[in-house]
Amino acid sequence: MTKPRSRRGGGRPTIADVARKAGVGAITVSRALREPGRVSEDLRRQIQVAVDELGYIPDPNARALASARAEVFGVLVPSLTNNVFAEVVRGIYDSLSDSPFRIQMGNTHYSGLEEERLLQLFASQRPAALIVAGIDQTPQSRKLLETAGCPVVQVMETGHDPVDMLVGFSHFDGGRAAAEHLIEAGYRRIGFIGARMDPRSQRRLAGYRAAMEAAGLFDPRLVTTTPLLSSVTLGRELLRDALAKMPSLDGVFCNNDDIALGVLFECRRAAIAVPKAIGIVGFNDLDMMQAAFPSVTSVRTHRYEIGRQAVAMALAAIAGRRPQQRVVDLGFELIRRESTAR
Amino acid sequence: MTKPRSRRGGGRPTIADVARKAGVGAITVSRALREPGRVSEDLRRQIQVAVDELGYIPDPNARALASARAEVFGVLVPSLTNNVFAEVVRGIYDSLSDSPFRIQMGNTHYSGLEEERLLQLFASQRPAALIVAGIDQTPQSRKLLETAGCPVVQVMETGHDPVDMLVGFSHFDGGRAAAEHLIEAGYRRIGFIGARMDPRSQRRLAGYRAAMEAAGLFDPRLVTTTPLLSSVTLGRELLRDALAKMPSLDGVFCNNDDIALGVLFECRRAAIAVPKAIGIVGFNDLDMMQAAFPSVTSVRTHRYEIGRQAVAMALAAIAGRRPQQRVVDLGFELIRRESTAR
DNA sequence: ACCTTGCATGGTAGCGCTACCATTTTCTGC
DNA sequence: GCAGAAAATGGTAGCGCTACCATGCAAGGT
Repeated sequence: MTKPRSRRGGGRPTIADVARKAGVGAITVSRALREPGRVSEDLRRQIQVAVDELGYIPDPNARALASARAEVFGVLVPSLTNNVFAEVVRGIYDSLSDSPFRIQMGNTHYSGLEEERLLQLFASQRPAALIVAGIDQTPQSRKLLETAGCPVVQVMETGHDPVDMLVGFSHFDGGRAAAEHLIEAGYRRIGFIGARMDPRSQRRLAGYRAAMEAAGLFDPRLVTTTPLLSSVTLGRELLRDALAKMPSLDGVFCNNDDIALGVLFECRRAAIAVPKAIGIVGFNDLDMMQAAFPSVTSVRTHRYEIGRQAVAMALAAIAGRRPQQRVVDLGFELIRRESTAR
Repeated sequence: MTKPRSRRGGGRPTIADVARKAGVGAITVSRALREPGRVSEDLRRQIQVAVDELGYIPDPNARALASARAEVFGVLVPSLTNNVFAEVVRGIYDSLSDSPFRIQMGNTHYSGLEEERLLQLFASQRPAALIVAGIDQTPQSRKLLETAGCPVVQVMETGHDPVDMLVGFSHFDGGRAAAEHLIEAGYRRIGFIGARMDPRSQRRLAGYRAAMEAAGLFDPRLVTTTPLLSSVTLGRELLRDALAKMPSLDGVFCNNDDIALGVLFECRRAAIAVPKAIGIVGFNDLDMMQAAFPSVTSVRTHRYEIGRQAVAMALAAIAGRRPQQRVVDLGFELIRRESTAR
């Protein structure tokens, strides 16, 4: 004789309560909320009143179970603290904040294995869409993405063979542009300094190398890398290493802006004149590059925009309007500043 | 006559499939997965084999629906890109990566209203725990937290009146320690420079003011703030403003390290000697403070540790072992560096 | 007048899982 | 050896929602 609801549910209003209050069937309430066009003006208003009065919020779990589709975007990035991905994630959150979609984020720690594990976990929840960083998934991961049964957007790169959709830019071209700029500015012994050489960093290095070889300037001893996570402090150390190996170094293309800032500080500390004795180019163009003294040339990337665009494409695909172009190249921009103004 | 499952589910194995394969009841499979201790060694092994062979992954939505409790941690922070919160969030993710708990994150954009909205949304999903930044929730939000029916951990502050549990440190004390350090180092016209004056920044300012007043050095013209979001570039501008207002300024306590870095760059650009003419102290002690030239004194905070501790306390509470102390003060550490070594 | 078409609405039957209550088996204690 | 307790296992009935298939009724075609 006890009311069934009191047993478990905790007394929150359900769709049945709303239906009773509005004097309609539960299914009509469900429709009024999801496809208002299919319910008559009158009932729609009645239902809205009942929803407001009861403070009804649909249970996303019940929804997901009944419809075999969760209103969740799965987002997979290699790092949460790296400003680059944080910006992408911010773009994703901002774009989804007014939608019914929730976000489930995963941190792969730059590990392919971890990516596989998380992808499997995410896919098992039938997400509405998946957004993953990079195009270098393991074959296993790629298969998971292909069979996920939802729109998939790879981000942060460009290429010709996406799983589904792809938004980003060419790291190779970015690296090449940076190196070419240094060459044009008159630098000759131009080093590459990079930490945590993930696939994107490798491509930037390849772009740098292409430019250097084209100019007949490449020398393997100009390249200084480490698998360690990048940091400003590490930038200082790597410049010291690079100079030890190659004292005649007169320019550096840094894998990212943290490294570039470290290189700048090390130059100041060692009384090496920038841009006179050494030119510096960073990557990503964080705010601090512009504020630095001297200000630092960097390759500006559109991270926030990548996040927004990825969501826009996914939403379009969910709505059945797959974008005409599956690959969007948002490009980059070389911002010339004092650090290379010789 | 069609198999029911083929209609909707998409063919993924369910608990019933596992049960059939292992020759046991569905409920036993459920128990074997959640409370292995209550199932005999034999069956447990049989079930494990069936799970592995079928590649069975429990459906979290069905679980949440049936148990009226989602395995989700709700996490609410004011910003995703601010390194400070990113570190806390990283601590939370790392601590939960091996647990069955998922994370649902919300970005309040420093808005109380947005916080209320997200809290309502989160609470409606019956999360296993809630972690929220700060202690300055609106009365509405506080009530939501109190009635959420799950462990709640407020983070990034300390105090005597948490909703439930609290992990962080005293911003007031941090601000006071910074100011006292500058006073001891011999600086007298010590300014406060701060952007986006959220409650935590306000408390740091209050700590600074207390120290300055105790030394008879406080002057309201020493305080320069703006509601804008903080950035390195903004640090430069704020120092210019501060100097225009008070040319005799000989020290600054910066609300955070981004501002401090901007102040440092502006000093270099304006040929103001650091630490000789002006002493600089930052807040948070990001990696770059140590690498800077001159290196910058800063108040080190334990952000990652706060995230880990918050999760540890929440997990203990979920397991029914509420921690003896509901408020954990992880403190801070003043790191003395060149920027105040007069 | 009849039948067809389309729209608005509702009833029923699950989605995959777990809470609750049996039921069976095994283990005590005397 | 047996009553009683404890442990192991299973059956049933939902959790709150939506897919699917009616049903009823007005509009249009012949």
